[in-house]
Amino acid sequence: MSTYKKRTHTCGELRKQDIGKTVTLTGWIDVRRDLGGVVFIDLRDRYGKTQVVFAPQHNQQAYDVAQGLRSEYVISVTGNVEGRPADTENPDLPTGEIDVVGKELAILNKSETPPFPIEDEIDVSEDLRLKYRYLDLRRSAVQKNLLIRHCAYQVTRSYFDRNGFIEIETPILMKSTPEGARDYLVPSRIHRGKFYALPQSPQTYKQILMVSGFDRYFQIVKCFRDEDLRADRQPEFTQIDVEMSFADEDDVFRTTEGLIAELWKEILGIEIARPFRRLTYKDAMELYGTDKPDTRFALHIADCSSVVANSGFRVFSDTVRKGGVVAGFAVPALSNYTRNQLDGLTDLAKSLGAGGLVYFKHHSDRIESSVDKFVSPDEVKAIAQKIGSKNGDLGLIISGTWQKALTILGTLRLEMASRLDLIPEGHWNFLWITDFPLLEFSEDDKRFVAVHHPFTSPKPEDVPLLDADAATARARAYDLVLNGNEIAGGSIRIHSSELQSKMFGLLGIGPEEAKQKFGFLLDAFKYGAPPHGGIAYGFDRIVMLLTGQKSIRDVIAFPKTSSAMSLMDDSPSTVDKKQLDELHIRIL
RNA sequence: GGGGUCGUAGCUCAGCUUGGUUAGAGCGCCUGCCUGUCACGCAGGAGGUCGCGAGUUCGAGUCUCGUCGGCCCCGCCA
Repeated sequence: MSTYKKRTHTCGELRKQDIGKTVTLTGWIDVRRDLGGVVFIDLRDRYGKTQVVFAPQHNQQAYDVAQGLRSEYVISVTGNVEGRPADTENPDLPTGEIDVVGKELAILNKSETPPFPIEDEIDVSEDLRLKYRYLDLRRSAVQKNLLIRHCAYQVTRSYFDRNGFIEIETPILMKSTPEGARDYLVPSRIHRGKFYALPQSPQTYKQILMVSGFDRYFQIVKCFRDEDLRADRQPEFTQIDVEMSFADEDDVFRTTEGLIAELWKEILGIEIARPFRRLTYKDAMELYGTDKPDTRFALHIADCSSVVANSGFRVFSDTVRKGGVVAGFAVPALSNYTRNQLDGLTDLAKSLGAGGLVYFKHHSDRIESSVDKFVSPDEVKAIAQKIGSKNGDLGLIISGTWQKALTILGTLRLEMASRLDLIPEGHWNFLWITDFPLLEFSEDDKRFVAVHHPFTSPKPEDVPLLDADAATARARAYDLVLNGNEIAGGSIRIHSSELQSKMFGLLGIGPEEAKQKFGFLLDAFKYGAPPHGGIAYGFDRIVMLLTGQKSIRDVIAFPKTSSAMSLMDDSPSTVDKKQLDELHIRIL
């Protein structure tokens, strides 16, 4: 039994046609306007706002209580729906044609003055919002993000269910495995000195589910990586994890494109054209200087190595001789860039590891370069032609190893697009990146590490390369990129224990260690593992893009700061010695 | 681990360059007045560990060093 009058309507639904009804609303005081003889309040819940008016002639007692109302008090109010007097309607509110005339008013709870107003447009520091997250989440702008996130869950579950995928939960307490990100560890109380790890992803489990014959699996699942944070990276985040048996790249792509199209259609009402464009990793790097290109603007990079191979400028010719690249791109109509601005770009390039930045200004009568002392006018002209520079453009040239020079150009490309406001809104440029390298050499560990993960299959035609020239072998791995954001990644997996063992060998994981760390997977593969592959989507990033937010913190109910703290509950925190003792742990 | 930037009233900021009277503004809050407001209006008022700690100085919000915290980036993120 309720001790207060329960609502008959929400604060967002009363309209003209409800005039004459006696209603009860519950909610929070959004704002109070006390005009002396009459008190207006806007009552808010997650559905909207409705104005309630209190005056002595309507009900003296309610009016008296109303004068004591303050922001964020929780009330229940009963009264009649009336049309507003002429010229007092509020066209900005859906409920702006009516008032509720307050006859009975109960304060269900008082509130302290909130540290910031509960409004859509607030100018307040993010740490304050995070400390009082419960108040931040009361704001409709933030609620809208979580509502869209909710819709994305429903669309995803419905889509995979309709397409024969089975949702299966996998353990949160699992075996710590080498490779990849740093694990979050959970000490075992029962087994002294042993630890579980929180999953970086359910990778091994979903592959084993394929061995078990589940054929098509999906899960919306929390993953944990103990690495430094970014605007689009949290230590715990949500993936849509998918795995399919008897599937190749085209099957995974088709499934993915169907999901994406449905999400965009259902949530934004936008038709996404399919199939998505595909670009190899090599082409993406050489054209955009990144493996997650934003293709909403051009500024294409071009290789100039061939025209500077015999340059008198030793930086260029030596780079080419050593197998590196000299490449650059033209920025339209920027030949008037100042020395100061160019010095800034040079500093940026150097901070990214470049030896320097060569630039030229493409004037109508000549091309003025920063290396005129070393490079002939004809050569500068040839470079300009190579990168497609036109009269009035600014050319930016970087030399270095293939990876480094192109990556720096990729960053400069984004920087210039941002400075010149070249990135159009309202475009959804989905792009598959394919043919990633299988391995890369880790200078830190002095060994190969997997670019994607150790279970990724090499391309069949590149398998012989594993013995001959492993660094050049390509993987059956793919990423889905949207407007410069990596929103999904996956691969066709290795399903033979022999090839998997060989892969471990290349990664410097000996038979003993492989057996100890991944024996369960290798064993499973001995019992009829189907060919399989899959993909995992960065759910938070997708919702961030669907909601137009700049950080995934804005689409996560209780996110952590960039130093991985939760300001609301102050975690991580110290624990009692007794807890540590039980876990056989001592703080060093 | 590194680079950049910010930290002054409940909130958003000014003051710092060039150290010096009682640290200001807007919003919010409190009190009073006000019967159609919706950024209500008018009048009055309260409110400060200048993030924290050292140092320089006759004197530090201001200069120096350290430290803590927010945000962005590099490294890192199979």
